[in-house]
Formats: sequence, structure tokens, C-alpha cells
Amino acid sequence: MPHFKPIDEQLTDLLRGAVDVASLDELKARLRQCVNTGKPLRVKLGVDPSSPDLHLGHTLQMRRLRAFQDHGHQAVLIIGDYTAMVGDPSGKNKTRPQLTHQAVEQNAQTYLDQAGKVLDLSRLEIRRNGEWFSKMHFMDVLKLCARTTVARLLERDDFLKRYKAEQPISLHEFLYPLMQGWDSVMVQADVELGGSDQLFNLLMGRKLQEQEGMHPQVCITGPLLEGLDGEQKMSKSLNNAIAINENARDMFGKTMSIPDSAMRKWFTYLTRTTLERIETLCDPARTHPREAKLALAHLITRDLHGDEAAHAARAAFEAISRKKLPEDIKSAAVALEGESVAVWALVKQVHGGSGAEARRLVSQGGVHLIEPDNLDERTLNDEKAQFGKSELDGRILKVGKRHFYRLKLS
RNA sequence: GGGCAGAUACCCAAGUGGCUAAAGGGGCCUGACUGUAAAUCAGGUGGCUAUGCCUUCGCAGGUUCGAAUCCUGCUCUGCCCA
Repeated sequence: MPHFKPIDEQLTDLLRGAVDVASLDELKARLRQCVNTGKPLRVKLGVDPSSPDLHLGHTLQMRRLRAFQDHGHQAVLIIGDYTAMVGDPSGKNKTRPQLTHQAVEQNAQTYLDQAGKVLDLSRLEIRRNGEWFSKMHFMDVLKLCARTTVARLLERDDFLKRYKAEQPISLHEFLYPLMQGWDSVMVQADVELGGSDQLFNLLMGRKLQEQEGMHPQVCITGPLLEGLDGEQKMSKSLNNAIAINENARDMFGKTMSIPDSAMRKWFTYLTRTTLERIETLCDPARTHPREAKLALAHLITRDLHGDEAAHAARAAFEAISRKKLPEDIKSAAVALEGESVAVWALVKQVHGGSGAEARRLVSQGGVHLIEPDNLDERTLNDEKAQFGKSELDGRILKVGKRHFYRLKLS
């Protein structure tokens, strides 16, 4: 029989950073029951595999799910393959391409790889909601639709906003909360986790479960993580995200770029540092902000890439900010057009992008050639200047502040 | 089914016959500065075999010496009426 820790001890971990619990009393009652009966809670978290990458924002709820796992509860991860395959046209005027089954499966697989960095896969129940949705008949769908009203769906803030702004709302988006709620019925969730923007969907699960004569799930919403700008929520489309798959160096560097004001939240949501310690770290009188942020970047990178990679990332970061060379510079093969190559063509070849982009970089003084032995650096600002093998081979091309290439002439 | 409004570059948004590769803002890139890839300031931001050429203003045609701008048809979106 599993052994559960005292309720208060569990709650500290389970509710860290939580925004809202519906309701706390119910959660306590359920946990009490666990302690008494030895039966773990079924805790559900759903993700839609609509793009191949998860980012740190997604890990907030996953971390909470992990906390439940660590306290002996049963985590249930729902892969929303069916929803993703239907295609979510929530963008304003662009219809998202409908994902093929194959694409969804591929995404789902990458999600599991990524989720494994936060969750304990060996104790995770993984379900795809196509399991039940693919078997529903139209009549079942109608019955499901009859469970709620348009007025009620329109209560939702984001729907109402879009409606008032004369933005399109597709019918299936209306169905979305019902689908998510139905997942809860199908997996018999005791608890569902989600971002605070998901509250409505989570509550729908409660309602449907009640209608099915089940004990309604407890809903725990977590905060939305701000992105690198420290203001808007982290999102790939806002370009302020750190992907879970991001390499260690970029992960570290990007974390260093968040505004100081965002540090406290990042510490709270993305690390296990105790709250007292966070106070010390985030008080500029007691800790230099740079040191605190280095610690934060290290913890985040370590969680996802391991200790060694995190140290290397830090070294690389400090090298760049001290204008030294990073440790691991990728080699780039260069093909000459005859005896020599023009600077702009070299940049295009090595760094990528269009020719015009390469010319721009050069003319703006963003391209440098570095002598690896003595770190002599010279700026190449004549895009047409020609360079031959002897001048390039083995040297390092620096493009912008943080792209380095070791040139290899053949 | 009918009426009205709209579709402009990564996003928002100006432009209603030539001076428009297309204002402005955001984003992004580069530079200076800095504890940081933050903040601030400055510049840049369709492509190319490059003093010129090609492509882009929902799609397809048409008028014109010349169209994002005018005309026709179509597609999509919002609102209203039935």
C-alpha cells in the first residue's frame, strides 16, 4: 500500500505557485481519503500536439504534475491527438493547415520525449483522446453539445472579446471546452491541472463529470509564465519563448536576458528553490542581480540538460559577454569560387540567409574575422573584399554578437 | 438568399492612377553602451548573376503609356436583414 505524506506537507509542493484551486477544501478531503485508503489520486494534464516544440511555459503545469507523481499519485497525460488533427483555426484570419495524422503522431512523439525531461515516464499514464473521440457518432456529439449553452460559452472572456471585436470564432472552438471536459470523464480524473487561461475548460470537466454521476474533479490552475520580455505570456508566436529542446547555451543566454523584475517568478515557477532563499536571491541588497540570474539560468539549464551542460553553457555565456571565444565553435566548410571569395558570399555560405541579408550584416559592421591564436579581431565591412584560402582557413568568423564559425577551406 | 464593410510585407496599420519595394508602430537584425542577449540611443529590415534587374499589396482576368490604387468575376472574414 502506497504511503502518503501528511496533507499539509503535500499541499506545499502540490500548490506551489498555484493561482486558483476549485476548491481547496475538496482537494484536502481527497488527499485525506488517499491517506486513509492508500489509493492515489488520478491527476490529469492535457496537451495538444499542434506544434513540435514545448516551451518552458508548458513545463509549469508539468512540474506540478511531477510533484503529484513524487507524492505517489497517478499522473495521466492526455495527448490531444484528435483535437490537433481537427485543426485549430484560432488565429484571426489565417486558417491553420489541418495536420495529418502522421504529423500529429510525430509531434506527439516529440512531446513525450520532451515531457520525459520533467515527468517520470515510468509512472505516467499516457492517453490519446482519439481513443474515445474517434469512436463517437454524430448523435453522441449532439448529446455532448446539448450539455451547455451558447450564452454560457460566450461568458468566456476570450470568446466574448473576439466576438465583440468582430473576430471570427469557429464553431469547433466552441466545442473545445466540451471535448476537454469529456476527457476528464473518460479518464476519471480526480484532479485536473492547467494554466489560468484554462479555468473555463477545467470547470467544464467538473460539470460533465457531475452530469455523469461522477465525483467532480478538483481544478488547479497555475500561472502563465511571462516570456523573455517579462511582460507577455511565453509563446512561440510572440517569439519570447525558450523551447524545452533549446540547446543549453541558448537556454542559458536567453534566461540571462529576462528583466530583473521577472526573476522572482521564474525562480518560483521553474525551480525548486525554497521561497525563503528566493527572497534572498531577489533582493538586490543581499544578492547582486547578475549573480542571482546566473544561478537561475544554471538551475533551468541543469534541469533540462544536466549539470555538465549547464556549466558549459555558463562558460560560453561569460566568454561571449567578455568578448572571448566560446569553447565549442562549429566548423563551417567554405568553398571558394576560384581563388577567393567575397565577404558577403562567405557570410551567406557560412551563416545562411539571403545575399542581401549577408550584405547588410557586413555593411553594418556585424562581421568579424578572428585570429584564434591571439584573438586579434578585425571587422570586415567591405562586402566586396575578396579573401583567399590563406587568409581564411582556420580563422573564426563572428557574425553578430553570438554566432561563431571556424572556417574550413577545402 | 439579400445588403454593407473588409483582405497591404513577420504582425498591426497607412496609402485610393505615376515621386511606392510601398508611411507609421510592433517584432526582428546590427552597432554603441552595459552585470546581462535587460534598459537606453543610433541604423537597418523583399530578392538577385546588382550603379541594373525581378517579384510582392486575397485570387483570376481586364482598362491604361503606367495599377496596391479603376473595372469584372471569384475566394475568405465580420456585421446586419430575411
